[in-house]
Amino acid sequence: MLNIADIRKNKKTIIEKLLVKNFKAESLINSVIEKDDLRKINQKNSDQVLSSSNKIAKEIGLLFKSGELEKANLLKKDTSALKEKSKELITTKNNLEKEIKEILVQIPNVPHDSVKKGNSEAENEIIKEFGEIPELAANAKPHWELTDQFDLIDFKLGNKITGAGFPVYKGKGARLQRALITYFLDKNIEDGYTEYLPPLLVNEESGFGTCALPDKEGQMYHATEDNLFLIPTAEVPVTNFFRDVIVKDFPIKCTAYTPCFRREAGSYGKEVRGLNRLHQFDKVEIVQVEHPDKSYQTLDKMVKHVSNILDDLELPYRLLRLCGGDLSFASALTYDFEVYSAGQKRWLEVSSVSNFESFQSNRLKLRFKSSEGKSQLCHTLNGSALALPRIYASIIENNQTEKGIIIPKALRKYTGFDIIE
RNA sequence: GGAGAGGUGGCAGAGUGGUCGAAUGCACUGGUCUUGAAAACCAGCGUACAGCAAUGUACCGGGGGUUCGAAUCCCUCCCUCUCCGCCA
Repeated sequence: MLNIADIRKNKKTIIEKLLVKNFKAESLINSVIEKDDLRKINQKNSDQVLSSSNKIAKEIGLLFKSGELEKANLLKKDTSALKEKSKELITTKNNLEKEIKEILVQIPNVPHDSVKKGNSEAENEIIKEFGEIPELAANAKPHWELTDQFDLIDFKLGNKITGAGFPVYKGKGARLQRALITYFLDKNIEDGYTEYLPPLLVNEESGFGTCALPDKEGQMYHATEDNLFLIPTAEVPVTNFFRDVIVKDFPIKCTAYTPCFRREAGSYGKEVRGLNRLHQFDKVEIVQVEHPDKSYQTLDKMVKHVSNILDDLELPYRLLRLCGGDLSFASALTYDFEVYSAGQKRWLEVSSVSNFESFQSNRLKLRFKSSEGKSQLCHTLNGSALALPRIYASIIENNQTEKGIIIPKALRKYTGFDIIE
């Protein structure tokens, strides 16, 4: 959520920059400022009215104490008009605040200067490609055939017990998944992140704090009986650790493995085949809380960190800077990592590393004390390090040989085997 | 699920209708003292909004009500803890 004070101060730039996200903010911003003007006037009035009623109440108190009942009763009569007036002003205040918030939650975060305009993922900017795209035999298979052939994942069994998009991992297939989770966590810990194992259900407030609500309401599974939401990413519980917190030391670095649950309403076709898009998948997330002056430096470090992991896994990948149109609601700048999956001959997104600047912090009331003793909003960042299914897919697709699937060296310590036959 | 207790400032913890935005202690910040530190002593120390400021207003889990006046009384919702039941 943008800060109303910032909107007032930088109205023009904000409107311009939001156009990069293809978001026409002008009328919303005008109306929010208009309402904020009204709010200020209203507050001035209500402060005055409340101030006089407070004064009278105090006087009455004193008169009662000194036993001057008649005078007190006389004063009481004066209050009814004030009371009505203040009720009215407070109602107006509440309404205005509500309306202002309703508008503010509709306005996405302002993109960073480096973000280019663009309409869709097709216009994302490829920054660099890494590694060699493997030359596979002509009969190379996509992962959904390999998982079947080597008995690694039973999609049909998942269909039976839950539904499409809920795979059952099996034998070495399950072991590989577990190995990846541990491996990612170890890499993150090595880089200074503290490991957490958070709840998989969050309350409404947490959903709001990271902007999953109301923006992505339909994408989350909702346990209505208890009004809890299944997390779409560990970002939601972990970032909400810091809701209403005044931070003392930067940076704060957290990592967490969690299953992630997404309804993915409206997805279909080839895009969702096999592991490409699931309703439940595993992900290891990294989250940082940073000083505003350092957040972009930190974003670069996080990108570098994810790069290192992919290098280690010997996967060919590319780094993209998302264009305005593909940037998420809350993000100011996002880098995506895509891994080349040779069996499908396509790039698959495996990580998204973002700086939200103070957009989440403003909702979370996540602050620190500046050197002048003023509270200021922190910056929050997060990234996947990494999302499992597509990494899994590309590992088995890219490493398929006539003998079987070769496990990348970095993982063998974790799998306990070096080939799947 | 049943019964009970409770939610107050960074923490602990007082406060049951009127100078209470809130005692006190701890923590923290500055100062005095000291070669330095500790101790002791003195002072400061919540957040938000409006205002150039003085200052005003709001906030004692959330919402609503009673009252001239609510942290304090009433209603309602949420949460936490204890005991019992069930249970990995």
